[in-house]
Amino acid sequence: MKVLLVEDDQFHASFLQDALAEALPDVTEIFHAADGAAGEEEARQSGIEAIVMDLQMDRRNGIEAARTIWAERPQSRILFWSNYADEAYLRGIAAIVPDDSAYGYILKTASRDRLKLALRAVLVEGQIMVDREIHRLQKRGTAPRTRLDDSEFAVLLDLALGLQDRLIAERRGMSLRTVQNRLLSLYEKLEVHSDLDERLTLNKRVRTLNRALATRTLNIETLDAAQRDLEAWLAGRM
Amino acid sequence: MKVLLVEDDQFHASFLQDALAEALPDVTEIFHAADGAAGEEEARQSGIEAIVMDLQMDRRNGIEAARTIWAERPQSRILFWSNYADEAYLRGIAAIVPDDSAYGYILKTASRDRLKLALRAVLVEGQIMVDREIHRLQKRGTAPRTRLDDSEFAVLLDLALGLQDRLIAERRGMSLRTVQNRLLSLYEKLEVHSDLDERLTLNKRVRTLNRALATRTLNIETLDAAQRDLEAWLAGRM
DNA sequence: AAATCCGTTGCGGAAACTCGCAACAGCTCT
DNA sequence: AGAGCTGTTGCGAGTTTCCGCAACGGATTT
Repeated sequence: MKVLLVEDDQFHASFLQDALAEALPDVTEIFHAADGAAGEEEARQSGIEAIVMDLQMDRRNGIEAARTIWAERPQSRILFWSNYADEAYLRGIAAIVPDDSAYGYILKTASRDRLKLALRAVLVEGQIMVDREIHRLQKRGTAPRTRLDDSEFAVLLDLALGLQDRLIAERRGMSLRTVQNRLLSLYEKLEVHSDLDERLTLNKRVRTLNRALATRTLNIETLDAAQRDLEAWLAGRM
Repeated sequence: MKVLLVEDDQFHASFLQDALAEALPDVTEIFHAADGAAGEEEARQSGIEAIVMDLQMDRRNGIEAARTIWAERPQSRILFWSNYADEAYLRGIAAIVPDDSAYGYILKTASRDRLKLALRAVLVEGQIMVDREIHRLQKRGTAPRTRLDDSEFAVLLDLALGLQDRLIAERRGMSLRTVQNRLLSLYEKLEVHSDLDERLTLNKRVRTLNRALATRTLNIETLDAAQRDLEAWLAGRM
């Protein structure tokens, strides 16, 4: 069995390599890549189907790499291994995981035993395994009141990029007023006016981005990726 | 000699401990804290004057911890050890370092040898040592055209928190129009209109925050800290 | 001392944003 | 079928933001 590790932090990579050798004795070869682009290349080259993937990497992040890997070989098993329990990552993964492929999401703060368990479950057994810590995010207190639906999230991304209402409407195929309604519910759900002093009037748009970052609904890599999507859309528009 | 390590990532901490023992044989005791608050406490308790400090930590980040430590014992020697070369961190450190105390800033991607060198230089010799990689930031291409001055940076922080022009003016003691002038130069320096399609009209405020994050002029921890400052100011205002 | 430069400030208009009100369409429940 | 709910859309008013124009004051140069 061949396994690919995609991880840019040297310490984490060697720890991982260690745990992997310990947990999966039948691993014959361990490949290593230090960023998403190299990871894609390696997976393609060596025909690898079991991958441990860091999410936060410079040149190309784990989600983008996973997307192309899954596009080429949907049966690949990928265990995501990340520092943060960011909702942004979860949404990104949920959007790209093929129907019947195995994947997992585990935090770097998890114990060595938990990591080894996840390695076996996902890479060998082909199960789906999500760290409880992370799963908690998905339904924030069962209250759908604060949970963003997909169209709200899409508008949030566009807002975060700095698009104006009119352009968001065009891009997402909504009317101007509908976009504004989405914004209103974003303001509500992200508690844009109530989190600081009640009497303060803020710039709601900026505050929304600020709150989305603070609550880990968005993170900088997501913004980066969203910007690339936007550029592609812009290129196709004219 | 006693040294305190403040570092929340277990792998990094043990690597650091290793390198430290190797580089500084006359270290008698190594203390360890997993976040800024614990670090402050430990430094106070044990009367420590040589510290290696991670910047990005959950409960209380390295800069805040360093501020209180330096406030209590200005001669403390602190080597900051961070994943990222973010301008935000540099500004934070520059703002709090006492006149004649030793400090350093080195990246986690630096080689073991470089780390050991920095440990000796800062903690033992009391030198000031900044990773070249980081120093490059400080004067982005010698062109002060893109460099933000302090008052621009202050306005950027307020903008990022979502404050309106009027309130920024009040907080920073400027007229409304002056605040707007600062904003204009921020838009200019962060290339708010030219980085995407030239013809696109964007929401400049949001785009400014987006660009500041993308260029690592700001990061999420900085926003967090700025928010706490703001709350303190608000409390004192009424 | 005069000329020049640069940052600050006020004024005013165009554009964008927030949001209440109301009409409307599709749906679910009885 | 009718009542009620929910999401979409248009209109319009009040704010906020962006920014050109111009006046002013202090500092520097000639």
